[in-house]
Amino acid sequence: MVLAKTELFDNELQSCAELCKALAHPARLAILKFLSDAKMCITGDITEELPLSRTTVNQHLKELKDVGLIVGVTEGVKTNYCLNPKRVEELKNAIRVYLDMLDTTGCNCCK
Amino acid sequence: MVLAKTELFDNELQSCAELCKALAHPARLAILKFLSDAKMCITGDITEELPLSRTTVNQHLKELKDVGLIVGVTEGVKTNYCLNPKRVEELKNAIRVYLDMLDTTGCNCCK
DNA sequence: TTTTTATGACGTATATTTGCGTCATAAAAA
DNA sequence: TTTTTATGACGCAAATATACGTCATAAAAA
Repeated sequence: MVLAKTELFDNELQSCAELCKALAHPARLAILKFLSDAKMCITGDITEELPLSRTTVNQHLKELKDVGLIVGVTEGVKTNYCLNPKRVEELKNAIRVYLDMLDTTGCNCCK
Repeated sequence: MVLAKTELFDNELQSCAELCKALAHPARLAILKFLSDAKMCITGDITEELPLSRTTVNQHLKELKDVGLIVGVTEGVKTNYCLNPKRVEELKNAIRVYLDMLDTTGCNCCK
């Protein structure tokens, strides 16, 4: 890729794609699910849950933090992570809006 | 990455992540949307619609074909593409099921 | 039959993602 | 105060993704 052409697309498509990308790895899906259940926990709890090294999990956490889906609050040595409810709602909404646009009645050849 | 660790996760998370990955680029979102509107069209129609070279669009089409979201039927020189309604429904469902699992009431610190 | 058209296949370059080890640091515990 | 613990930052290697040009091919058109 000589230039990232991503920004040549419609803003809505761009942000929807960005959110989908955050969901495009099972580790990140597992992290979000885990945080949804746990409400709040420290990095170590998540690390133990996943079949990946602490370093790698940390990187996935960083990606989720970067798109705003989770929040990390440092408290002493530990960092408490939790979902960012507002942003998760935005995620749900953006994806739903997009998926709802897709018509599945099918074309003539697919009926 | 020495080894792809993707397969170490729950099957549902894996397939959901795979589908999200297909949606993780605005070009692919645009293609799916375009096909949903057009019902059926040839490669060239899609190429004209996107700010990318024919080669690149073709590659995105291939990716969408690989996950089964679209179908391409060759007819003479041309190839007709359309959505695969069943697979798109699967996509919608898998993602909805996952998103519905995410609780957005928030933890104590986020209320 | 020759030429044009529409595509897919292939190769290439760069960028990004994935995964991990190691080091630094700051708070807690001993 | 020293040591342990929990993390984040940094750097590295391999795998993928992104983007495109060029070539080959087969059907249509001239």
